[in-house]
Amino acid sequence: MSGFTGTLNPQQRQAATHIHGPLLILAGAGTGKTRVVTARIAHMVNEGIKPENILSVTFTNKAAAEMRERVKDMVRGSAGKKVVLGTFHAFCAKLLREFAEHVGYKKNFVIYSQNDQISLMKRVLKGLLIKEENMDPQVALGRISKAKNNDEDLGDPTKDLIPAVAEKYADEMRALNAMDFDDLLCLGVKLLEDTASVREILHQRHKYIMVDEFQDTNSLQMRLLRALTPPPYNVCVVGDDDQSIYGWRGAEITNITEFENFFPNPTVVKLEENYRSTTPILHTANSLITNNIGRRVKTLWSRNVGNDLVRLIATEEDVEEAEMISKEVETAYYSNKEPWESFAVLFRTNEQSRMLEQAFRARKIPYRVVGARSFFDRREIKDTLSYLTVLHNPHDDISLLRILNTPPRGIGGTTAELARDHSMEKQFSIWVALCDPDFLRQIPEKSRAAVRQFTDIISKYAASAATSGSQGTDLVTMTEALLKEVEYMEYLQKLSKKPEEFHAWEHGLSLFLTQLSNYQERNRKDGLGGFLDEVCLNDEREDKDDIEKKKGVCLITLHASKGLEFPIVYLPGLEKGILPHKRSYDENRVDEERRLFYVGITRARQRLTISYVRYRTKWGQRQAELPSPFLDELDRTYVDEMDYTKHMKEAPSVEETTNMFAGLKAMLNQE
DNA sequence: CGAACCCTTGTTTTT
DNA sequence: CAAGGGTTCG
Repeated sequence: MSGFTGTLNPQQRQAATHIHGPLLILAGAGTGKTRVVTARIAHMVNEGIKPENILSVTFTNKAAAEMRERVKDMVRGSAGKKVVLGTFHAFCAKLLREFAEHVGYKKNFVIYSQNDQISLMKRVLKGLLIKEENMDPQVALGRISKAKNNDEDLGDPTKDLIPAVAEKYADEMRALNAMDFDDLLCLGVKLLEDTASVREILHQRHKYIMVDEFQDTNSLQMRLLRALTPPPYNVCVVGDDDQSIYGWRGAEITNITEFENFFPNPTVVKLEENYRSTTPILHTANSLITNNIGRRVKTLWSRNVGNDLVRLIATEEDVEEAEMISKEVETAYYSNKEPWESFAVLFRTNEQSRMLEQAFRARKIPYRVVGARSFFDRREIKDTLSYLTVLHNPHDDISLLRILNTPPRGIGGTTAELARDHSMEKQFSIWVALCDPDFLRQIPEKSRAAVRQFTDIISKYAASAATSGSQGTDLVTMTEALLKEVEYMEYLQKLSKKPEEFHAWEHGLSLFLTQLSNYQERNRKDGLGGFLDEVCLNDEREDKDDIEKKKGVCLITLHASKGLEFPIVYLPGLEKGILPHKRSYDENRVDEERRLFYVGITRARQRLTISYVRYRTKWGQRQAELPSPFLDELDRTYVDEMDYTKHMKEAPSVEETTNMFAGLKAMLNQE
């Protein structure tokens, strides 16, 4: 046995040293999953398995990067670098770049993010819809996605609207040489299932496969995994069904709960010793999650008995709840020197953060809101990205339309419309239409000049972008020149209502260019195409590293909190309709809401406070709330229940007051 | 083309 | 209530 596995507990060691045949590692929250996974890879390499034959799939690119670092540290020499690491989507994208022709695509296909999908879907619906039928593009995309994921037939396109929309959407995507996230998986599966030669190559390449966060895989990913893994199934999956919270997004919890149906006779290892939380927290969490049926039973335990009970606090008003939290945080900071970063408030809906932010601002407590909007949703980023995308694939109509008149250059709606009609009629892309003399003849002279100018610029830079691989063009210089030439900054300046808005955009662009420059430093061979892939597949919420570095109390949704931990955690709003969410009842997702609560509880290391209110102001209306039914499920052995509103009517203890003042004094003396 | 206005909508969002 | 989308008007 390799030395480093000696520091693992017996179950962890069993998981890390089992190499051949299917292996299911049920890793409860805080049980040292990452350590086990990296130890396992290191162990395999030390046993003589070639690192390039190990494929390790994670759920985020960030997780992949972290894993790479850890593996590098554990494996001698440069072997660690050769392990193939990435997300399912990134893996498929690479695979399809290699074999695109097998599935009827060109190698320079573009990857459509959600925004692009919605734009295209709007266009499709506009083209198909009869007036009174009015369909939400997101809903349509959701239906199509579900069908793709479950391999179901939507029906006859000539009879029903949905299949017609789906067909049109698929046709358009193909014409645009674009794939959405589902397509990456779908076509990846198709490629592997239908083409024995490719499958054979892949089997030789990836002899040992690991999948992390397995509870969040969907059925396509499972199919892909199966196609990648011939008997004797050297596949190791790691996950925790109790933390499966993305069912609404297509994750199939049955992938993990019925793992043996997909890979026969797996070795199952449970990791139940928790290194994060105290006994009261874990006991409470366990008592909740037992209420779910059909789970892989796990009972987390800890050697840390802890000092605090779990608290369950009721308040009369929602403002009081926010006040209670902010006040406690303040007190703990000044009297116990607890850093702001120790605290986190986890909530079900983003809307809940408002009141908390207000309360924190009132007390001048620094906080950071995690999640919110995606970096790539930002106007300046989307625009620039569209320019680069068009340089890479001018036939991508969606990106082209976005920049066609951005900044305004005299190609208005009418001209764009004409170009689109012309392109539809002749069955080619808008780009070709714009370059087509037949089309140019149809439009007024002024527009013609504008279009010519536009196509000239794009052609010029596209030529330059084409040489961005290996030793060619510097992408940063090129992008800057392009933005200058189209007078993009001037456009933003004009567009901004306040100077600060302009500065935010400016800042966004500089971040983007930094990212571009980083990419080029790292990867000199894949050029612009490689960058676009990375960006699309790595649509990280406004730079997570940035957020982690930022100081302050963490305000975060329960979903986004998965995988994180904090010494002191607050779970406000434990009310019927919020958690479990109102809509989960109709959609049969109450179990998932329970898991969400469970995830929240198990984020806490030392102290956990759950709270609910009796009256909450919603949409300007004060309305009565009921406590969450989940609260009745919590075993009270380690729970301290109290009523904050009543409690506050009593005077604060002398001790509390003096501590507070002592802390304040100390602070003042420091400065 | 842009501004003003009205109306709808209100869960979570690794890729 | 508040934000975002769509529409309409100048």
